[in-house]
Amino acid sequence: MKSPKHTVDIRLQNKQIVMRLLCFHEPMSRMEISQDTTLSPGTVTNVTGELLQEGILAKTGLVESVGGRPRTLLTISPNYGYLIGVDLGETHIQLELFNLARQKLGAIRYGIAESGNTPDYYVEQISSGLKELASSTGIKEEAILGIGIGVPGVVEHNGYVSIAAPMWNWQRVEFLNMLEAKINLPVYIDNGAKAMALAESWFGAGRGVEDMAVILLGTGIGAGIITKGSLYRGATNSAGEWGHTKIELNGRPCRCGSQGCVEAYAGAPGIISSLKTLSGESAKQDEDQIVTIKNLVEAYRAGDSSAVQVLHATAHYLGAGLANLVNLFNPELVVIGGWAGLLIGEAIMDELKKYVAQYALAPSAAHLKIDLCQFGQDAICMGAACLVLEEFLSANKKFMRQSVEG
Amino acid sequence: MKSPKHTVDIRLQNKQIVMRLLCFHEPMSRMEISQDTTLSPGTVTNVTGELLQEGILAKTGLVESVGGRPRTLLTISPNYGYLIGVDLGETHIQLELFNLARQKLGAIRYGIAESGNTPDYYVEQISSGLKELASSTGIKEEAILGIGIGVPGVVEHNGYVSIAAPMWNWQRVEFLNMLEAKINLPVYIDNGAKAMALAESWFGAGRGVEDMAVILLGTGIGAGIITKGSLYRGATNSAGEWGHTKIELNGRPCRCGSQGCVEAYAGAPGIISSLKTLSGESAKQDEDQIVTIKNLVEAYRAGDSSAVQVLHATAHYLGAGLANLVNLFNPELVVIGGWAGLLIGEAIMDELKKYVAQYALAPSAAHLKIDLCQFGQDAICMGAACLVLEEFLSANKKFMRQSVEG
DNA sequence: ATGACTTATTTTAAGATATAAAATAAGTCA
DNA sequence: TGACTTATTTTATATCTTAAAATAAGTCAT
Repeated sequence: MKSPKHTVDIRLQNKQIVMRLLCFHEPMSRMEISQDTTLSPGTVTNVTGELLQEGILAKTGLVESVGGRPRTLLTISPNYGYLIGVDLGETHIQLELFNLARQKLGAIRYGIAESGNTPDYYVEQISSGLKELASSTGIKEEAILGIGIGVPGVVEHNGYVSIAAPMWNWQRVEFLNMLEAKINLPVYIDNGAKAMALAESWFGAGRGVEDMAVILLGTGIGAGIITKGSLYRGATNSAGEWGHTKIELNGRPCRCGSQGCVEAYAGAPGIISSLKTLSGESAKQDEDQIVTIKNLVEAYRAGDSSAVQVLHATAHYLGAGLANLVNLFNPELVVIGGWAGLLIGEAIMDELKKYVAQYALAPSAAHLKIDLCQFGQDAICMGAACLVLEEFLSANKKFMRQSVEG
Repeated sequence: MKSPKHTVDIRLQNKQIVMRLLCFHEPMSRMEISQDTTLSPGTVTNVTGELLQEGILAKTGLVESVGGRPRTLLTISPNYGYLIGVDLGETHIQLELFNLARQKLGAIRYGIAESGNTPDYYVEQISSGLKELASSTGIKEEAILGIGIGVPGVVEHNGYVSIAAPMWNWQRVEFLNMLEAKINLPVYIDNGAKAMALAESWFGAGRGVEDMAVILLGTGIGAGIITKGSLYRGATNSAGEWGHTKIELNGRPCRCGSQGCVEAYAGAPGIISSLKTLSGESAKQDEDQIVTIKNLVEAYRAGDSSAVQVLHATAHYLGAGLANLVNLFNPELVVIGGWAGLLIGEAIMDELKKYVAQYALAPSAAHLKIDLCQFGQDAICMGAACLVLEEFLSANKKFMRQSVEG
């Protein structure tokens, strides 16, 4: 709903306001809701009354009285509906099922054969995973509010997906349409970093922060940017492509075809390449990136000078790239995530902060906080589920009275 | 007004909706307003009726009938109130007075003695300029809705201004308070590039564009970024500091103290420095930048190879920096302005577009347009006046019925 | 237990707004 | 001049919010 112009719109909007408040501050009594929303107590009674009758809210207990009628606590009914979040990775698919209290009720993970990266294959995997998840948790498909999918690429607004990862090469695939044809549920797709940013800003390291960025360090580098409390998408939903911002005009070649991108230096292959260059080894193509990075961090902790040098250099590149983002967006908080980010995050944090402070302008750098993400492995699934949740919270139809009597 | 919760809020909001529509699409009939806003004809009658009675709207004519009652055209009364926009530059102050139809009714320009850059001096100049402007145009101060000021520095939300330009060195000056103590009008201050971006997006090269960036090329380099139709400010109003994003990790020293900033290469002194380096001359400190750039563009047009080389290099640096901005913000349009931008814009446009397309990712680069700004000299004053206009359009108090009878 | 007091929630009465439909206004055109 | 067309205003009805009054459901001292 854009702007209420009608008296009925007010009721709808007030229901939304109450739902959003409860979603982030459960449980609350009617009085507390009234105070936080500036809605009068009578209105809160009316609004929550409808929501209770519809089964969207539930009473969950009383607050012990301090000399008066005790407050009744209200929450969103955890089982009013369920959310499915899918993390479509370069090497795996993970599906997770949550209730409205964001409790994980089930999960499935598939590895992916290197040859199977066609859209049809993924549609099939997601669709069958969905059924499996529903039956294993005993949840009826009708109770699922929708399915959100985070993908490692660019998603246009009409659901066209482009993924440039090696072995993939999807170009404007009509993925949303394909999924909707196969799956009888509302489907939402977005870039994985964007989804993760949503999860971290709503329920993770950035609870309550209005302007923040979530940085995803993995094989590739991405970012999700939250402005004014909601996901920043730009004109065609491809905002936040931080991994391919340039910090060296004639720098290292990047897999995107350009040179000097942040990703070329601070993506896992970039870090490994720095390491090999320093030690004179040639990079082994098939070596396990995760193991290599883990070993690097261990060596760093042990004081190994090459490891220190490489991680400092990585912090330097990241700091310069992050300073550009900070100068442009002026966020209050930057959250570091992604598997590589989780591994190296603590080790590089001090250096990273130092370089950001050095390269970013003082007014933006002064109040900036940098933290690590809170949802490790589950961040993208969680974020994908948040795409559904976001829709649920603004889904006026859900809050409309379908049949009124008396 | 954040979210209407009350029936009276609806009326206020609908007044705002109508005002904004008229501000950008004058003149319109009630029927057209009804269609564009989805408000019913009866409501439009009520809303415009109040606005007409308050003198905010006026009838300006009829549309010739095509076989029915002719439409009455409505506009915002141009003389309901006036706006003052101030361009506080590094070397001048310019004040302009506009009516609500954005017609310039008067202007004053002061040069600035190099020694006079104290806050007190500027407060004095603005305050006396204001009086002069009012008396020379014959407009009463009570009719002035407010005064907007664009400054070449960072403005925090509480009105603390920091300007790092040579000769200035303002650090968190309480400029807003100082002005408000002296001037008996609503005062709004913001960064000049931000103000200019507002003007270009509302009434200039970006009319109707929701996501865009305005790039200011002058002695310094700044940017104003419009997202979802309004100015993007970030957490502490210092977003958009594009001039100090880095494109070379160990690049040219910049006056900000860092290295490799876009400004160091493509600000006027940076361009001139490129030119001197190429020709082997040492840069003369006191040479007039404007003249030098003008000569450079003339030489370029005449096919001078050094000039071509320098402007191509400038386009290269700008293109790389702009690609970073485009990757992060995914705007629909980039507008080039500022005095240097106006001079070199046409000459470098093709090369600039080429480099942006080369460095930015395809999904963001594909739909991007790059244009020149439309308000040359007046852009910052115009934008500063838009700060007042923005406030006017969302000033509920103005639209409240002060005294209702019958 | 009882009455006084306290706090939470619901009910009620009044005021405001929007819309749809009907009425009116102000033209064109043959 | 009358039929027709389109714009705007008026009217009747349904909602909504709030403030204030009424109820509900406790605590606490006696």
